[in-house]
Amino acid sequence: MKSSITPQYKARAKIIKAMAHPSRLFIIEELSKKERCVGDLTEMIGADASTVSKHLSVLKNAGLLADEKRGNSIFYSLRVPCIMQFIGCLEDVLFSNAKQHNEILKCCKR
Amino acid sequence: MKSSITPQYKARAKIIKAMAHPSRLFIIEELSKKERCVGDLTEMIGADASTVSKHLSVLKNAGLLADEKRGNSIFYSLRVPCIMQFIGCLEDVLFSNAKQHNEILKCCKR
DNA sequence: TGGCTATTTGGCTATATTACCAAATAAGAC
DNA sequence: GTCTTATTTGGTAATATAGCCAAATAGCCA
Repeated sequence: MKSSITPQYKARAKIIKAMAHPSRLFIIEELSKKERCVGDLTEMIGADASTVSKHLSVLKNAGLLADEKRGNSIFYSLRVPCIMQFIGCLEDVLFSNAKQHNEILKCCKR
Repeated sequence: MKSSITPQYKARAKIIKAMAHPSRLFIIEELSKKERCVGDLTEMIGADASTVSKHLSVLKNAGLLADEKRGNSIFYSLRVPCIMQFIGCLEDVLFSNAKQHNEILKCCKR
């Protein structure tokens, strides 16, 4: 790849990589509904708080989340709502994959 | 995370993970313009052909690409055009990150 | 101040990913 | 058939990621 255009793709990949984990996708979806503090998410996810904290920092580092300290807690929120449209596209992919898989199965069962 | 809902997030993460690499993003974008064979992409990317082949198989495995053998070559194409909308959203994120960064800089220079 | 609660950081191990090379495979061309 | 081209597979080393525990930090509350 021409090195002159690499940085752009690296920057995009960094954001996508930040999303590329089941727990982080869960967090994104949850935060698209309403803001949450680390404790909330930790309980929902059921992992160690330090693990969830690290997931949050990955997302924040990619520019996807905003955080705000209030009282004793830090509330995270989704900074980029357009991300959620993409989840819809993922579901299309999954559906289309399943359909294709079915067709193959049908064909093999003949 | 409730184990009952985990599979859905894992399935989504698999697709996103497949996209989460600079060369693979480049491939996706290139294939959104027109189908290409491995050799074309290898030349454009400038990596070993085996490396590019593996990238293609990751994307294909996730259900993002279709392939068709014609003559001596295998032509890959993008199976899921809605992916490209997402790239636009990524650019929004990057822009918004840059803006935020500028604001911080401005604030620090005061 | 001292004790809580919420969150982050550091250390560590296990696992996954990347990219290269060399070798295998597949299918045309002759 | 043999040669050639296109692509994939296997092996390997370097690097990155994930998750837990223990410890550090930050700020509220008596």
